[in-house]
Amino acid sequence: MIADKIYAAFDEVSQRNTRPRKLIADRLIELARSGADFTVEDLWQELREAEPRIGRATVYRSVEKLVNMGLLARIEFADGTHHYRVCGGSEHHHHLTCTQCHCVVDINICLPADQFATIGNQADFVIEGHSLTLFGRCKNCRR
Amino acid sequence: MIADKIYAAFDEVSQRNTRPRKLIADRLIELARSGADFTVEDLWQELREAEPRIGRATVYRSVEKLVNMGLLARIEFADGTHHYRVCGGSEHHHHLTCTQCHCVVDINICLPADQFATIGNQADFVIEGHSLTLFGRCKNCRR
DNA sequence: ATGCATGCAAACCATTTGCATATCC
DNA sequence: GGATATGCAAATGGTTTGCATGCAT
Repeated sequence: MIADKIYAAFDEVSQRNTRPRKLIADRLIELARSGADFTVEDLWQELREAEPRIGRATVYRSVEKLVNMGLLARIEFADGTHHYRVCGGSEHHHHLTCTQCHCVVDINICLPADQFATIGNQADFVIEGHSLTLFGRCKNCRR
Repeated sequence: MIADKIYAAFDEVSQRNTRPRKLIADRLIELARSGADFTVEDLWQELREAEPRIGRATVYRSVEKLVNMGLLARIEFADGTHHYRVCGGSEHHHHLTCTQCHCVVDINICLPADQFATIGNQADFVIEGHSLTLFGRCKNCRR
């Protein structure tokens, strides 16, 4: 369950179970359910409704941790901006984004693992990860 | 020849053949030869040696145009930063970047075109482009 | 002469940082 | 009590914008 993963992630990176972190975790669980993507600013604004004293920096610090742990995906748009989305619960996948409305669709294509290995050998790199994003125009934006 | 493509690109987006653009084009041709990647700030600093009055905004405006025309590739690093590289002369390819020293290697793997088409149909998107970057550690950084 | 492109500097915006304080264990 | 996480506000860094001027056509 994604909720457990989020709680576990916070447990793993820190020693304190603070109120801001609970709020953040709970909000992310909702966002995971809806599948919505968001900016840090979005998230901060929403959290302020529950706790007006929560700091922007706190939200940034938490998002950074969760991205590093693979629970949140940073989704790059064609125009250079980006959003986040809770993706830690699902198996490996990538994203298709609309260049106009910025909506996001999960897609499950990827290169076969042995191709990554081959490239790594050729270039003498140890491959640690990759990023694949498709850009296009969604149905609505094209009508 | 890449030089012609760069000149042609400027001709296409603008009506004036100005000194700053000549300087930018010439510097990019050198960078294309060496295969070096760069930031806008790098490029600006280099251009200032030849013409101290050249403005930062001018460089940004030109880089943006050339990226849109596909002559410059924006290369994303794992840490969220990015560089540019002259890539318009070569055939379709992607990049492998070192998470430590930020060096870049051109790679020629990609998904087959029909997979993009299939995804487009499934999601009801018109696919316009894609971005694929591999992250890893190069030989030097791993020694 | 016309108006596009430039240079300059200020504005912007997302993100990061320093530090005193609150808070969790 | 002691240290970690927070909130706040200021600093940052890359990028964009407004506008008067310069320069190519």
